[in-house]
Amino acid sequence: MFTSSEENYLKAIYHLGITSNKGVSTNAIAKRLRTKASSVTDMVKKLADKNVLVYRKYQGVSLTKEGNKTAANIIRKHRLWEVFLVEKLNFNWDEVHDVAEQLEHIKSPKLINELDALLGFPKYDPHGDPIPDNEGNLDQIEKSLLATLTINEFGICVGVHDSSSTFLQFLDKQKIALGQEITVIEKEDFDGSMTIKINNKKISISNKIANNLYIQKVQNGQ
Amino acid sequence: MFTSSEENYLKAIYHLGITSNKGVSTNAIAKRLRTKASSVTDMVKKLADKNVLVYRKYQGVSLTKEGNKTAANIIRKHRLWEVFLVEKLNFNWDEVHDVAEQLEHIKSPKLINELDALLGFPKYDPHGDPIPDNEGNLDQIEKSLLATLTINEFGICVGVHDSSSTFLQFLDKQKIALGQEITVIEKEDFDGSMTIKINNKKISISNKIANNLYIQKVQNGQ
DNA sequence: AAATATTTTTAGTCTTGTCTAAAAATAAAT
DNA sequence: ATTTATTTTTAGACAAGACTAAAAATATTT
Ligand SMILES: [Mn+2]
Ligand SMILES: [Mn+2]
Ligand SMILES: [Mn+2]
Ligand SMILES: [Mn+2]
Repeated sequence: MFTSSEENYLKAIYHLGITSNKGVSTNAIAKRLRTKASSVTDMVKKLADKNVLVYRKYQGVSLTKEGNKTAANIIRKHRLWEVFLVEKLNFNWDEVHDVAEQLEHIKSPKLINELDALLGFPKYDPHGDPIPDNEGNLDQIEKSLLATLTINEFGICVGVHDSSSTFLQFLDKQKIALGQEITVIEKEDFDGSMTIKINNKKISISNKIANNLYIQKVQNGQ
Repeated sequence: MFTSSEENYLKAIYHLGITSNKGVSTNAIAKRLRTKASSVTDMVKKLADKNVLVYRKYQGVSLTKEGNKTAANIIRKHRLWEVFLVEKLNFNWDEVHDVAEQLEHIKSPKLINELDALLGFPKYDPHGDPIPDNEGNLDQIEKSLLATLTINEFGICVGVHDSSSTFLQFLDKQKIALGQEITVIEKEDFDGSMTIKINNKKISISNKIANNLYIQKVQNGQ
């Protein structure tokens, strides 16, 4: 079907296409895949021939319906494997990404369906990212960056924006994990840092941290 | 470290080297990997440069200590994944090989060690083949081809020589599985077929079948 | 031992995916 | 509206891994 390299391009374009409604630029793809723009142009032509994306010279690319589904399926595999590594193989959430990058390219529909079942059909991966279903649909929950909350607002920590291992290890050190309740106590105008209550303790976090934590606001406020 | 292609060559040479004490021939490798002799020559030179095998023109190749260990490690991964697929993901023993061929190339020491633990440190794969330990050692049990047993000899079915899906599916149909006791009732000189007792039933099997089933003879005969 | 057959190697080509350097198109600045 | 800067594409090259066809070495027959 598709080579690992082709799959990586599709995945990159999928992720970059979520934000922008315009075509995804050659340079953006090159940057994300740590490759050169010229390589991207070559590959993009090949993928256009395979009808998974449309490409207009100098105008960037966008995935077709089929390309979108293919990309979502790779992401589905990536995230399911991440759940497996954490839930079954005692990996920490900062250790899973690189291995999942390899496992996502394994070809076997039965494998991934059975894995899904073994894990109890999880809806989110260890970083709080939604797992697409077999059709490529994923349910988007209402979540906000912690930095956007105002004083006294609170909610559940449901995801990370940056999932680099340095950030995740930092969160481990601060005992911040998904599922925990976070309340905004104070916000500093000067540097955007805030004091939050978590685990019944007050801690201070920088603006950069607050901009990388997703919170699901609690509706029926107490 | 090694590419998937290099790993497949090492594995092939390992398997072919077990029987012969001489160098493994270019043609034998080509046949096993369904490639051409000229391709083998190229690759074999590259692997010799990497010190995993010794190559003398026209004399075939043999693995070095390091090559042997590398090959055994790939086989360890292959067989552990096969156990995983059968034990955890409801695969039948005739469905696992092709997926394991892909999974064996995933690079992550932690992954394979944790998988080993999850499975309870199995010693044999679903086809009765031994799983090498981390050092590449594997315990060889005493086993004989069913065809070599004489009348009234009996033992436990512990492995298959041919693990093609057609053969495995045939065994399923005949309700022959690993772990079952088999007793030789009768042998026909004419075609080498035999009548055996299994599951308290007598069935007749051809010489070809008997030459592909491994039996561990029971010592303390009853 | 010479002739024939088989195996193995060499030489040259191809595809995939990458790269650099230069040319062309588009965007931003004056 | 030009000029300048940035982005994108083209052209040409390279490494990995495979292939075909031909040459060379080894094995087998006669
Ligand atoms: Mn990931
Ligand atoms: Mn993730
Ligand atoms: Mn196998
Ligand atoms: Mn096996």
